Amino acid sequence: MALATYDYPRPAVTVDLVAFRVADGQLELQLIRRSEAPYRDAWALPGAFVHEREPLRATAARVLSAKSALAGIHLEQLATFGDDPKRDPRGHIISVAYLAILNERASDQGRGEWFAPDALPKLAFDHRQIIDTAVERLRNEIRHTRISLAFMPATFTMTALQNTWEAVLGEPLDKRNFRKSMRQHDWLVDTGKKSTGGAHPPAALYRVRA
Amino acid sequence: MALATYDYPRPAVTVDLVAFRVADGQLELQLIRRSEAPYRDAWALPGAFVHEREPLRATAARVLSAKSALAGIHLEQLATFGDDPKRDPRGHIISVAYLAILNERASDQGRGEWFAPDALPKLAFDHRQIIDTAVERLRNEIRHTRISLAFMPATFTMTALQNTWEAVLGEPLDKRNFRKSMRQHDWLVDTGKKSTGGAHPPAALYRVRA
DNA sequence: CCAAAAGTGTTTTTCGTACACCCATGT
DNA sequence: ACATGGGTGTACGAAAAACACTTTTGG
Repeated sequence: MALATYDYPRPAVTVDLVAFRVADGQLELQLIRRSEAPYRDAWALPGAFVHEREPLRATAARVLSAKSALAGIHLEQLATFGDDPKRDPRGHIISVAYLAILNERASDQGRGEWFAPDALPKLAFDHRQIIDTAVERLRNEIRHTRISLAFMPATFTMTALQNTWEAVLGEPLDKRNFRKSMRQHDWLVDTGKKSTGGAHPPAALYRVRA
Repeated sequence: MALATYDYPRPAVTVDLVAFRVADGQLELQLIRRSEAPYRDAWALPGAFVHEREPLRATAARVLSAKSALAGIHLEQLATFGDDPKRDPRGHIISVAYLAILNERASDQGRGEWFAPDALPKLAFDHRQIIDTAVERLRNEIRHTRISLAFMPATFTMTALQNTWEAVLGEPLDKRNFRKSMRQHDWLVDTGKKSTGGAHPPAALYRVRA
């Protein structure tokens, strides 16, 4: 920052987005099929160049699907990838990766297709590495933050939330320990309503504590 | 990434560096006094524009002081700041912040001056926010990684290491618990030598386990 | 002899984990 | 009747935290 002038040949900046959802008890992330070179027809993370004067987070929101705005969608910066100037054959492009979490509702409107992280197709650029970083971050955060709540709809049962955790972590959890831990964290409020319709007793419906 | 072309008006990218050391039992970070507008004569983090085709990490290394290379200096990416397009009055500039840790030896050769994070002067740009993020990250990582070892010289006493932790965390630690925890982590090797010269028994000298 | 740091274990508390049964509902 | 998930408590082990005294050196 100190000495350079403002006009000079510079790298370009993109935002690439790793958007997760849990559907049918499976953790999935969104990919699009590229319609242009380079890597035409390959699968890639959705992304966009950062426009001049556009806040980074706004670029991420734009990628996230012009429509759904950000209403209640979890969006956090992941990391910036720019150590290999040849990571994009078009030239030196630095990618700021974001991690998003959509609930099943919000995930309908996207245009991409959804893949399980352990069954990915061949990917363009270094997107595999970005995804690995994102999955690692997600698995780490779910244990220490309330990030898991971003997957859930307005109200949900305790079992639905546990299924979400299990989908993210890829391993089963103990029901009693899980519920105890939720009670301790005090993240949830019992709405007093019951889910009904299953071949089993009605289940308490919770919402996220504001 | 998908649709834009490669040539277009784009934000510039800088690397800003938060370099820490522990000196005289105090955690300190490096600032330079700006010699040019904007914020001329204000204190700021050392930084540099990212050159075209230059890996991000190489920019950080360049900022870290052309000389001392990276030999054994801890350098990690912190976060990217680019949500406010007016954060730099020269135009839209995105800053990729790095966190560095120098031992007292390496910290001598820098050109900046050193300040305790809780006694900072007025700072240029949004550098206060970057520093807050860096300190939080450092305090978090010291408990979970071996990052503290990066502050230490080739050999050091257990007490010196504990003093480093206390300087970073800003709180006293229990001597016996600290030593037990170091034993368990198995990060250190007893060199068999003893530090001598103090008004107290000689202390074992340790080095970092490769 | 006094000040200063070196070195060393045990107890308590907290947290995570393992584990099994009865109940309400829908078919 | 039976299959399905809803809901509940205790016991064990590991890890973290609290806590005090004796020893060696330099001045």
